[in-house]
Amino acid sequence: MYVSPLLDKDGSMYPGSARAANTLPGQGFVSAPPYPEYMGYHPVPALDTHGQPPGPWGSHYGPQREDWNAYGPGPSGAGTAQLSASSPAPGSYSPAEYSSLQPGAGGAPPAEPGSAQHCSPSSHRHSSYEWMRKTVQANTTGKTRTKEKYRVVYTDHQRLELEKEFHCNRYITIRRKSELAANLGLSERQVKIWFQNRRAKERKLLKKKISQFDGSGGSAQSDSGSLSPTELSSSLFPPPHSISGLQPSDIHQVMVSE
DNA sequence: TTGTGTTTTACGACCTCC
DNA sequence: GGAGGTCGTAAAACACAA
Repeated sequence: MYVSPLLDKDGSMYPGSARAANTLPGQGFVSAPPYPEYMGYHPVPALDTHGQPPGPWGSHYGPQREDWNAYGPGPSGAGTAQLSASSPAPGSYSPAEYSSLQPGAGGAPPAEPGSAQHCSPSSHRHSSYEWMRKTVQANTTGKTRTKEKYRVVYTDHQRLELEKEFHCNRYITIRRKSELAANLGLSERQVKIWFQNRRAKERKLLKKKISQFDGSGGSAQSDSGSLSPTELSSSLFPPPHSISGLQPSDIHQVMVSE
């Protein structure tokens, strides 16, 4: 029997059906409530550019991930009426944009804090909409387990917005989390966990790349020295509280004080 | 159709910080 | 003690080859 205690804490957990989010009020969601302090919150020391764009973090990920294609505007018939409905238009990722984050891509991506335009330029290119198709199919039921609400499959819109947010900032602030949760019809806990999982995914990919790199060249660890993939990963993505004395509570206080 | 591998949600354990 | 972090893992959802 799985009854999440969240049901007590977070009323929005398993909000009826996540599918309902297809018509979320969050359509008007603009991923650009610029919080100066919010975007200044960069977990990676090297990326703590003090107000500068968070772009560089992408440089650690090598070539843009294939799946970023999926965040493009999608083909006219992406089959997702929901997408067109939600039309997170200004928030589409594209390899072009993503590649701008890559080393050698020259100009740092001006992922202006909180700016939807910057975080998700409307350049587009589309080749793979795998996950869209996936979710579209999955969206028909809403819950994945008939008896117990083991897990839901997030809608395209939900994932898109979460990805956008993640793209802007790998660590979400309390306030932003609340907003996202409200806009996407998710609980704050879900948003938090999504970010945790997303970071884990990123680390996993990074490790994979590193191991591949090590396997193929070996001399690839010029900067990382003798760091193991795990160590390197940790150094690249330290938890927020390890960053130059900046504590989550600091962020919280800033948020609250506003 | 089925078996298998991967991805996606969600949680628990444990840690750090205040 | 509470909040949020990582890590490891469970299990559903999905893709794909045989």
